[in-house]
Amino acid sequence: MGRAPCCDKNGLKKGPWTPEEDQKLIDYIQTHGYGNWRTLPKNAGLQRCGKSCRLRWTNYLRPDIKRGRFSFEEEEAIIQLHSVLGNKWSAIAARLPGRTDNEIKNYWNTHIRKRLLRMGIDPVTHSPRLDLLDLSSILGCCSFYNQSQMNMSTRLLGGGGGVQPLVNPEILRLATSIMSSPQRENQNPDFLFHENQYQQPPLMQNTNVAEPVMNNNPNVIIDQFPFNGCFTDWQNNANAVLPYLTEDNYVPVPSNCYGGGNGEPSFRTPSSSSPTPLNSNNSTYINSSSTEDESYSSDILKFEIPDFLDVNEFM
DNA sequence: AAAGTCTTCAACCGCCGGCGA
DNA sequence: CTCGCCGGCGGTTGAAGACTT
Repeated sequence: MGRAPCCDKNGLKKGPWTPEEDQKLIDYIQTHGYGNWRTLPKNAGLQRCGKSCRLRWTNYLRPDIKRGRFSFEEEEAIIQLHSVLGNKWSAIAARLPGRTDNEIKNYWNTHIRKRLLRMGIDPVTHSPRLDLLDLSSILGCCSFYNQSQMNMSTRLLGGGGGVQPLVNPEILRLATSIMSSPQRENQNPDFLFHENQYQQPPLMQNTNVAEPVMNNNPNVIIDQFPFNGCFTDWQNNANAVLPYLTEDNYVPVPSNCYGGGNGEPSFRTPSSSSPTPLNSNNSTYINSSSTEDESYSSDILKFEIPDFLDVNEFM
């Protein structure tokens, strides 16, 4: 038996809502609540189907909706949650207070997805599209890692001995969160947040030495991408603290991801180090899109590659 | 200035699962 | 157990504005 339509479409209005319709819906819900969406439009004097009313309310009129641009933290959360949850927009939205699934879905499709594609990352699998771009080649990970006795992570992150970071930690964080996605099917995404609701993970205090992210996983997998293991670690570990931006935009990195030289954690902070300026003269500056909103320029796609890592052939 | 193209996002569509009769 | 209703979800559409030629 065929399903009955959600409502009798005859005589019901479709398309954009007028301010008058919005006000009717708001007034009705504020007075009566929204018990039955099917009967609500009739009771509220609206020539709309219940579905349309529910959508309008949940996606636009709800008082707790946060309008405006997505913050960097929100974008970060979306990317990480998407790597775990896939296109479960409602589940992602549940962890981003004030944002609707529709809004997140739109933002993903119009902004994040395109950025990932431009970066040579498959937005579905969150894996590098090696047919287009070999990220490990750009980073010089494998060969360089093998040739030197030095921990590549240390060098890239500038984690020890006053070595300058070679790559902005932002891009490393994005890449590693993406690279760590294959386990996502078997993971409970709730490890990311407390009490099944999005909470911004605690910011690291602006101290010289921060608590390292817990590492109880003895089976750290390190494959082609040398940071893969340490970041899958925090994803696999229910006790792990989600790496997050510090106030100075540097990411606390687990100590096992780089050697401090003496095995001690040595998180970077502005007070303890001098990160290379983004506009350093002797580096190649990449900004993937000049058409993105300039007022909100995510550092995710802004990073510098030192000259000795010649990437011009990829540009 | 006009036409064509691209981008954005609100809204719609159809399907699915839960629930009660 | 089956059926129908309802709310919710993810994919898609298309109007409007922005941008390019």
